[in-house]
Amino acid sequence: MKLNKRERAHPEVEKILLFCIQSKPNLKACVAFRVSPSSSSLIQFRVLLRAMRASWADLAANSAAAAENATSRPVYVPPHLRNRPPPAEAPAPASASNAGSRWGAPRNKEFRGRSSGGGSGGWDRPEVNPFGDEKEGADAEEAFNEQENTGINFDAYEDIPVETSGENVPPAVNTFAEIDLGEALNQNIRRCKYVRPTPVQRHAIPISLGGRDLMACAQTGSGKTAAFCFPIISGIMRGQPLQRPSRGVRAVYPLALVLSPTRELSIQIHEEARKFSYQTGVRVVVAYGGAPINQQVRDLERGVDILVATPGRLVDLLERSRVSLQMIRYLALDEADRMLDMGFEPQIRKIVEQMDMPPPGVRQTMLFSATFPKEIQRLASDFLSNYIFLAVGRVGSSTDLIVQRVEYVQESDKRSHLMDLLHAQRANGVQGKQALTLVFVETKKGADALEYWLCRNAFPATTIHGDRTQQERELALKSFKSGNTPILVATDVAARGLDIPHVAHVINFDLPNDIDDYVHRIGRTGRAGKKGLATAFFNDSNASLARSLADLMQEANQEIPDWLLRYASRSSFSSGRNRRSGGGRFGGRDFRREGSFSRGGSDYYSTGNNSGGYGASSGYAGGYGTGVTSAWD
DNA sequence: AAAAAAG
Repeated sequence: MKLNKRERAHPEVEKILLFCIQSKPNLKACVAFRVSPSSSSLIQFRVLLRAMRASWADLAANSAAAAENATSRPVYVPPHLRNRPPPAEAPAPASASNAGSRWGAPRNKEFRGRSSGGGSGGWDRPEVNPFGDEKEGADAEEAFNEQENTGINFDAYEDIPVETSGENVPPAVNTFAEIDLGEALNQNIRRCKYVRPTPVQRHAIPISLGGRDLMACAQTGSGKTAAFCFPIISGIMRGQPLQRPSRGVRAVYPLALVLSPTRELSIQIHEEARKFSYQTGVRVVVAYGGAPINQQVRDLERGVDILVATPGRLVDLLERSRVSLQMIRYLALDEADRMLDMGFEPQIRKIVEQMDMPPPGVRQTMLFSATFPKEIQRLASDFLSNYIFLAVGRVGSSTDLIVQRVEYVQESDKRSHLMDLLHAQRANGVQGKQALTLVFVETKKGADALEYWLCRNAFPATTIHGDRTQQERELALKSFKSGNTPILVATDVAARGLDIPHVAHVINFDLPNDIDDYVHRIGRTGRAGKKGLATAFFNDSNASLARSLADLMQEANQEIPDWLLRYASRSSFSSGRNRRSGGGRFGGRDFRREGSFSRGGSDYYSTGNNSGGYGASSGYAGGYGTGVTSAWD
């Protein structure tokens, strides 16, 4: 079937595709055309109806159901007590000895398919199983997705050094069984096929369960999302019943807020968190820009415990008084260094400091990232109270799994060079599918142009960047993940956090200006303990990155071309902001441990974040030379 | 100088 229409996103095309979905249940894909943004020619592409069918059916069901019951919940009921018959007397307190477990995890029977008639809580419909246990007809695509997808390669995470600082750091655990997360959550952990906690989870979860604030640096792809989700979900389940404020009738009162820098990352965190909270009664809602706000408001009104959001949309919701942060007990910033850099900091300050969120010390705050420059650590300490700093990683650890290559390529040769790489990559295909290749470029225009050029040269490519509609962005990501379009051209919107299985190759077609961005970009491959390849095109315009790139590669035991070392030594005098200072033997360093000589000591300690305790560390800062880089500071 | 995040 061919759709000779102009644009995929055009409403008329939407209608036609929707018609196909509804009238041809067995139709899996169709071909459509759209006009290239950079020329007037038509680009042919396949539309995966199967994927769209699922999401649209969901959408339709949601809006229909939301319309029919828009009831609001008057009283807070702790999640583990929801969906039970109305109790004759007050439920037993958590400490009561009821059959060994104080969790009272609901049994499946009374849980599934129960439409809340008289319950005080109220789920409007059965919870969708996010694990998709009941499969309806596996096809080739699912086989591709499931292949090798047996969870995380935990062996890759043994013996990774860890640095913690702060007062009274709780000891790490070695198994999930040691942690009292509750039966429902444990079951979800099993469903996720997580056998053992990753290092960051081993350390971060006890710290968070202990009620402590946390600043955590851990390699890309090492399980940070679960590290902050588990304690939040567990803590909410454990929580005492609270009366939520009733003034401001329209507002909802989430108990936890998770912020992330891009919409797709928020979507991903939401999907993860929904898996972890399945059948725990903890409700997770996501809110982000570029999508209709009304649907998100309806989702919120159906009840929210954990709100995952991007900053802009959240500010919008706060200003409309649809959301109040008054009841926030947990605040998590993913990619925290990004969230606190120049572009985002004012918005984050507004959300965290100038709305009605409880202050540090009252709420619990967790910051996670793979990179944490010291300037950002200083900013971040405003949001924290007596926090523990955690760095997980060993020299070259995450990057051990990633083979890094740098090639000298003139600007004008980049395309033909890329084509060589892609041809080589074709041979590495799995089951007739080309291995996934993620190509980073510097600009949105450049992304469109490269996508067009690749398509014209018979490479199935798509692109994701901020000038595309949200629908196009999500479709591009979906098409890439499914292997249908095995080449994705991306700006930095895709640099952080996105977990895309089977990315075999990250190509830095244009290198970023900041080495931290490079770390995050290449971290899209080599995830969950699997190997990956990263290739960078370097030329004169990247000279300012040479030093930090060479240092990073050296730390990761990578082969460094001589010409790059020459660039590095040439640029060594330019004290660019790219140079990492004071790296350590491994991992990031707590900025509080940097010798107080450099900035008049009391600066740090006056915030009340810590009361001494670092006296013994004064010799530490001097022990490590300048210019030693680390992927995790 | 660019990207991202509200519409």
